Order: sequence, then structure tokens, then C-alpha cells
Amino acid sequence: MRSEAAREMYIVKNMAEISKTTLERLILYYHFMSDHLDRDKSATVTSNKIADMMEIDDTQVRKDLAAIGIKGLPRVGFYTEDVRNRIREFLGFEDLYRAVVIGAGHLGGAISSYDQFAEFGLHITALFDNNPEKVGLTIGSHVVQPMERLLDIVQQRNVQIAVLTVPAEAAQPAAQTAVDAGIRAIWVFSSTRIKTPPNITVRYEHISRGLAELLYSLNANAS
Amino acid sequence: MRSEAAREMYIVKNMAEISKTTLERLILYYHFMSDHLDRDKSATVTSNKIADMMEIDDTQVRKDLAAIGIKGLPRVGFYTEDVRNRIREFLGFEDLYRAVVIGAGHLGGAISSYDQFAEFGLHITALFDNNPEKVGLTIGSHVVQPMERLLDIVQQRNVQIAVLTVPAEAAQPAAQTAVDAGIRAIWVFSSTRIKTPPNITVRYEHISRGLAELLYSLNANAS
DNA sequence: TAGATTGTTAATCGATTAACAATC
DNA sequence: TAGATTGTTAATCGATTAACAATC
Repeated sequence: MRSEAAREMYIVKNMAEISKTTLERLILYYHFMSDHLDRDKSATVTSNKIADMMEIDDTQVRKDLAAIGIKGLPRVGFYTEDVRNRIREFLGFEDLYRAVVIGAGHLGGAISSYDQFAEFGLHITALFDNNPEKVGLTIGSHVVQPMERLLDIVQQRNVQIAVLTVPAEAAQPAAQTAVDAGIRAIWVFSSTRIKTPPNITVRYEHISRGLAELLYSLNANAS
Repeated sequence: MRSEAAREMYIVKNMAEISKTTLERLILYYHFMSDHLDRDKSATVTSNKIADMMEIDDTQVRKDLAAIGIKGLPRVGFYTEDVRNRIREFLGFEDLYRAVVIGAGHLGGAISSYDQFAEFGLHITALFDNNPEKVGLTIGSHVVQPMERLLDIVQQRNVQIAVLTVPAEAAQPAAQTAVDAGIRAIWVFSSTRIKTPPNITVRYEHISRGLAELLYSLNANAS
């Protein structure tokens, strides 16, 4: 019990310490490690190699890895598997998060059917829609549920996350239903802002963000 | 001709000057302006109001807007419409970009059917798959085309962007086909890295990035 | 051992914030 | 006019990079 609590504190403390930029790089390191493990049989990788790949400074890599407690060996580098596992653990990919998807349109269907979420600890447990014509349809491995069932399912299955893929005008009521049912985080793909109590974690996923950065790079490269 | 070239240089110069953080904030300002125009009839907004909304410093907002040439008025603020339009122009949303989607799975289908891309200047002109069973199917408003038709369509319609939604192992050959056909940018949703010539703009969209940040916030908030 | 690579402190750089004069 | 808000310079802060000692 004691050591569990101590570990908990350690993790929370760690979390408060890393910067947003470090968090973003950790995610990239993770993908690089995964790719590397697939393609290259060597068990270790140097900070320099990671840095080259990502076009950043090698000191940065060592600092970032040190920040989450990953140690390397002089003259050897870092154990690829170690790095990957520790980042997974730090980012929470080793935990189990249950989620429901609200909105059974194209995007909701794609998200519900996306089998790689399991790699990141996310398990989509049900798909909802308030359109009676969609309720009962099978999309991927889910049968679309009516919104009335959300409260029961969230509580019975201890669901923590709601993924919102409804049209903008339906986002606020859907979010409210999810909050009332007891979810703790909302991942918003609807293109609008929602109001939630302060204890709810909300993240907005704007497809336009990725697109804007792509167009910007494209125009910059075109010069 | 002369003034066109001068304008071109001005834009390129501007582009080289703004930082990655400013670019990210511009996208957020854009969404805030769009929301604001929907909900609030007043024609102006102060840097302070934008800053409050985004929980940043108001000087930051004025600096960012000044960086792309937006001027405000003392005692008045900024014209909401002005700000929105100039950001759209700067980010390239006012231009027309033609794209093809390669991979007619759930995600490819969702992207091909996503009607809000028009707002950002992206026009999905065709959907491709190399699986004969998918060719000919209608997904949203597109009939799935065989990969053999890609070269023709890209050249006839002057397509600049390829959106990759194929499985990881199919990504490299699909990217090669797109590059050979003459596209200039690839927006990669496949979860792998691809190799491309240096003149091709590539952006990777990792769904795990958004998820990792959500889980991180969730765990940080839980403390 | 020699030397490659880590880990860490110090220096630099750039981004954010504070201060305030300009202005409508 | 008075005062709210912009625009901009200077100060601060934090992130990145350089330098180098520790180490396997």
C-alpha cells in the first residue's frame, strides 16, 4: 500500500515537471522506437541517432529521456525496448481506458473501428447516436446504441472517456449527457467548443490544425 | 507582374518569420473568431478578450496578429471579420488545393466524406484503393478508383496533395505512386514513416499524439 | 586502456511577459 | 478631453545548445 502511494506521487510529480515540448517529443520518440524495433535488429540506439532522425540536438534527447527516468549506458546508448516501454508507461499506454463514441457518422464509425487504439490503452466499448435510424445498425464491431443507454453503459463498464463526433450543434447536449453519466474526459472531434465543469479534461482535435500546418509547409517549400 | 512578385516575396518572407508557436496560436485564433462571429454580434474583439479565452497573455495576441499584418484600433480592438479573413488568407484557406485520398477504409471514407474541408480550401477530388473488391464502390460522393487511374487523375485535375490512409505496409508504394504522378505534398494517416524526395512536403498525423495528450492531462488532473 | 557516449552544468538563444508611450 | 486599448521596447523566463567531465 505504502509503496503504491509513493509510486503514485512520483508519477504525478514527474508529470508536473515535463514541459509541453518534451511531451510532444516523447510521443515522436515512441514512434521512432516502434519503427526502429520493426526494422533494425540492434537492441540499442544512441541519442545521436534519434536526434539525427528528428533533426534536433542530441543533448535534447538525453535530457528528455532523463526527465522520465530513462538511463543510458556510456559507449552503448539506450536499450530501444526500454525506451519504448518507459515512454508507454509514462504516457499511460499501459493502462486501460474505456471510452464510448458519441455520433455514428463517418468519423465516429472510423474511430470505433480503428483497431490500433488498443496499442495505446484505449478500448472503445460502445457507439451511440441519437438518430433512431442509426440505432441498431452495425458499424465495425459495434451495434449503435440510443443515447438513453449511455448512463447505464458508462456506469456499468466504468467508462472514463467520451469521444464526441457529433455535428457542432449536437456537441453541447451530448457532452452534458456524458458528464452527467460520470465520464472524466472528453475528446472532441466536433468543430465547436463545449462548456464543461472544471474537473472534466477536454481536448479538442481540430483536423484543420494538421491541414493548416501541411499547407503552411507546402507554401514555405514552394518558394 | 511586378507587384504580384513583390506580394509573393512579402508572403514568403512573412512565412519564414513566424514561429511554430505563433502558427499554432493563429489556428486557435481562427477558430475563436469563427465561434465568436457565430455567437456574438459585436463586430470587434480586444486582444484581452482573446487572451482570456485562450489563457495566454494579451501582448502575445497583439504580437501574433501584428506578425501577419493585422492592425487594431486603440480603444476599439480588432475587427473580428478582419482577423478571421487575414488568418484564413495567411494559412492558405482562401486558396484551392486539390487532393486525392488513397485507401478506401473507414478512415479514408470518413476523410473523403468530410464536408468541412471546403472551409479550409481542400477539395477531395477522388478516392483510390488497390483492392479490386473496393474499386467501384460508392463511399459518400466518391466512386472508389483503382490505383492505375491515379496518374491520369492527378495530372488531368492538377492535384497537389495525396492523403494516405492505407495500412502501414502499403504506405511506401502508395506514396511512391503519388510522387511519380506529380503530387507535391502527402498527408500521412498511415502509422509508419515513408521515404520521399526532398521537394515533397510530408506531414504525419498520429492519432496517438492527441490521445497521449488527452491521457496525460487526464492523469495530471486526477492528482 | 582508449575512446565513444552518457549525464549535467553553464552559456546561449528565443519566446513570453512587463512596462509604457502612442493614439483614437 | 480622458481613458481604454494598441503597438513596441525592454526585461524576464524557459527551452535549447555547447562544453566537458564521468564512465563503461
